[in-house]
Amino acid sequence: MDMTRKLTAAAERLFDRHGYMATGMDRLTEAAGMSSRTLYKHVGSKAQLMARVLTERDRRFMARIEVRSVDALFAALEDWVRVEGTRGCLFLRSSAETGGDTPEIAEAVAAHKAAFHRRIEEVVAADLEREDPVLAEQVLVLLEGATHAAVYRGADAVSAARAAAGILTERART
Amino acid sequence: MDMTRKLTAAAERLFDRHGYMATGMDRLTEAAGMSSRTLYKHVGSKAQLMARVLTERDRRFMARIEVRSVDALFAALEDWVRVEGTRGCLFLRSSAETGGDTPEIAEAVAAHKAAFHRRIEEVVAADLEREDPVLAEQVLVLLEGATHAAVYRGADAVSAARAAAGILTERART
DNA sequence: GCCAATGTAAAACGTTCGTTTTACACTGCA
DNA sequence: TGCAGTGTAAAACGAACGTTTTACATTGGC
Repeated sequence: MDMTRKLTAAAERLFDRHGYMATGMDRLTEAAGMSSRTLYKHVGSKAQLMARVLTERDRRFMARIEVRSVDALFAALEDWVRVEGTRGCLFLRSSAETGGDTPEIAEAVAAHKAAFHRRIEEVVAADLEREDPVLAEQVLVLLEGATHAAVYRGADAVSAARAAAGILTERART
Repeated sequence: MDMTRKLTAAAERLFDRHGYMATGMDRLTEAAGMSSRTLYKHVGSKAQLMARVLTERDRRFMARIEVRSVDALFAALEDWVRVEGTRGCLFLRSSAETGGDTPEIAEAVAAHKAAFHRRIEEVVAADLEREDPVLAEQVLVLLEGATHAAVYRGADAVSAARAAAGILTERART
């Protein structure tokens, strides 16, 4: 049994549900079913554990948005919130919780957001068959907005964003 | 000199910059220039202090979006991020940090987001001279998205959202 | 059969947490 | 003159923090 994977999965769940700072190491060891000695041998520190969680989450999220149309981006987000729930963006949340002062976390967040932006530009380019950084920025804002509005508005926020993106994309096509 | 106001202002700055959990009471008392005894006499607890911070921030933010057009909403947000910086939504952040388990905070956040949604519906209705809950939801998503995308994309995110809202509003007008 | 690796359980590290308490100084109004 | 109100400074509270250490059990390959 891969201890690191079990630990990372348990940590992601706890960090996401209760926050990074509010989650103590004892809760993590208990949830992962391992001693604190083993935990520290595997991940080194709490911050490095969070960095692993974020890297793994980035991998999973980016795999879901390997698509070729703007509309499919929002369909993927609908799936994502259905599976993962609506607690906002864990990357921005952990960055804000630490004030950007924890290097491992800040770097994982920056890497994810850069890749996220790049991917959106690629999808927009594939959809329009030309680059359109302005539309890409708008799609990024709509995805980010759907993610955070869904916290209190529910899945309706994602559908609203999807419809808005459809209109903006259609308008950009001609 | 009003101690409560000074305390609330100092607390807002620290909570916003470093996070709620990461900010200790000693930092708060030092920044507010008062003893911990006085602090507790005034606000009761750390959670109640955060609730005061959020209520005061809601008052200030809602005053800024007392406008009559959708475009003015985004102009107001541009001003807001210029003055307050781009660290995301303090309401959603504090709610996420506490996992929604701190009643005073959860209530302040819920009240703010309900009022925010209501205000957007009013502004959309005033702009179109008719109610349009679908456009209102899209505007809400764009505002939320601009706020959070601005954390890593800067003020460009707000301009992109503003332009998108302009297109959607114009389309809804006819 | 043994050594190295990998695991657990649990105590201890010193620090910091939010909060309360003790002891005292200043103010303004009766 | 005195007292109630409001403030400070600083110690103390027990609990929890992230991390390390001590002591021991289990494995698999040479």
